[in-house]
Amino acid sequence: MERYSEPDQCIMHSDVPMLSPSQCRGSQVSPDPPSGVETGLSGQIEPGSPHSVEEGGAGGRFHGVPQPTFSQFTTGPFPDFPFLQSSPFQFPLDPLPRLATRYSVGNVGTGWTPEKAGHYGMMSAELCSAVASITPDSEENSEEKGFLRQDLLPERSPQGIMDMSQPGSMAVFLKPLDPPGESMAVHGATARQILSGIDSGQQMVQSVLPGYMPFSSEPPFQMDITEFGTPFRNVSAIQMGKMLPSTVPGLCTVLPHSYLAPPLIGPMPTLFAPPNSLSSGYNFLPGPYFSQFQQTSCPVYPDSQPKMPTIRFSPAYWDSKSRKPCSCTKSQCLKLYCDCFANGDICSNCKCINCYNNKEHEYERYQAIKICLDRNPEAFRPKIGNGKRGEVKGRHNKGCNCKRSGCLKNYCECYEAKIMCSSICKCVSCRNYDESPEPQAMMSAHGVALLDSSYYITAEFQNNNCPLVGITLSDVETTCSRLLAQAEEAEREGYTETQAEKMILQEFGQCLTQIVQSIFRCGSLQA
DNA sequence: GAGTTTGAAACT
DNA sequence: CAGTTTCAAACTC
Ligand SMILES: [Zn+2]
Ligand SMILES: [Zn+2]
Ligand SMILES: [Zn+2]
Ligand SMILES: [Zn+2]
Ligand SMILES: [Zn+2]
Ligand SMILES: [Zn+2]
Repeated sequence: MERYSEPDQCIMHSDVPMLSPSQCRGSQVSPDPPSGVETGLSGQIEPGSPHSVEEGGAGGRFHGVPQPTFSQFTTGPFPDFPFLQSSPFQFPLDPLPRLATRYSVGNVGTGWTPEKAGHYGMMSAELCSAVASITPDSEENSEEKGFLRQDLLPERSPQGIMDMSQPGSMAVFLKPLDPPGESMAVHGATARQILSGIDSGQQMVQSVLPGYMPFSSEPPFQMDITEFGTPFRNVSAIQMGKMLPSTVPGLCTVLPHSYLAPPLIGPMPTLFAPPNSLSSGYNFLPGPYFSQFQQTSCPVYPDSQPKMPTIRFSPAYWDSKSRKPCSCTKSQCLKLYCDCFANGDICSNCKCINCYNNKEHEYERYQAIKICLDRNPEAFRPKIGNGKRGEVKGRHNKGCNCKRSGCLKNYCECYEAKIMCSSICKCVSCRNYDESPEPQAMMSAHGVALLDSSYYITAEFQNNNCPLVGITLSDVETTCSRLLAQAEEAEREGYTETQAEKMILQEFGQCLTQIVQSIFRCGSLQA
């Protein structure tokens, strides 16, 4: 915080270092990376990069992320972008932030406060496209969703901080802030985009417009996000993205976003604008951002090219302590192994080595994001379902695959997110289930009673004619593999045959229950 | 803090 | 896809 005490120091112009032309030329990820740059990221980029912005001095000025640039349009240095048809900006407030909870527990004392998190996100046309493809929620009214259109905002903040030569060309999307309580509740959650969908209580979310509210004496506007689904956990973040006109015709630049900064307090980042040259073509918003955009539309920019705006964020936006630092040593913080990257954050105050997840490596970062998205379009979406787009609210979207932790340690993403394992988890010997005292509750995570206790059938099963249709080949395969895993574990541990049988039968019971529950779930959905 | 364990992510 | 390796965090001591 200290370092951001001076607002004036946070002014950021478009003086971001630009990448060399060679760096800007290739857009395709794999082929032809800029010299010296490893696009595939499979190797290591040479070390020695500044660890980042975060450390003090002027460098510390921005926590902001670097960002992306947007290109709207078909040309530009990054031809590989399949740009969407442009449309008016409609960036929604992300109702469901993707949370990254992984860190909370041990960090409570470290000053990391999820609720402070904030981030600015931007998205490129490509990202828009991807988002569009994965966000059915888009039909919702943008206003209801809290979409913000910069062009609907005053041309500049009361303080004149925003100097957008073309007001209409700028869009901002914000991320709601978690209520402090909620954020703090993250204890134990882990970080990687695990989004807890547990608490669905009403929450007020505060959103702040970049360069606007922060400076203003007005309080952030609040929006009830209950309808958005689950609040995320650790994120209180504000996500803002700005589209800035780029110097390249037809291209837009997105200003960085930065996450994890508490609104109104703390240091503030100086956002760095993407290098003009680069900015023009790509937008590498970190994944998470992705999840933010629930709309299919992408911003449209005027053909003109306004000068790079000078944007100043209030120090209040940033909090150097708001995020748990990573300690990556080999990934350059450009793979999903890095929680910062996975959460769409720029490393700041991290302990990583040879970090490329910073503004100095926009190009590499952008490439890395693209690679991740190519591999998995959902890579930056919350891992915990929010009840939309077919996801089950409060359930890990992919389920965990724990083998030895019993899903009772933070190694387990379900446990970390403070949710019970579900039928889609492929864990073995799972103990992450409701152990409430009532007999009925003495079920495994998958709804089956433990072997060493009486079998209790849940009410839902007792009262219904459990349909047996709906068992898929996948169910059978999963069951078989789980039983085999149990047998192997028993063998590995030197258990007696009786013990092994017990383990296997117990696992089988869980499998069956999961299947049945899954069927019920589907049934209820249909109903 | 060093060393081990763990399971997701990445790779083949 | 499945099997293996890599990775960084969680955990243990
Ligand atoms: Zn990292
Ligand atoms: Zn980091
Ligand atoms: Zn880093
Ligand atoms: Zn688990
Ligand atoms: Zn699980
Ligand atoms: Zn489990």
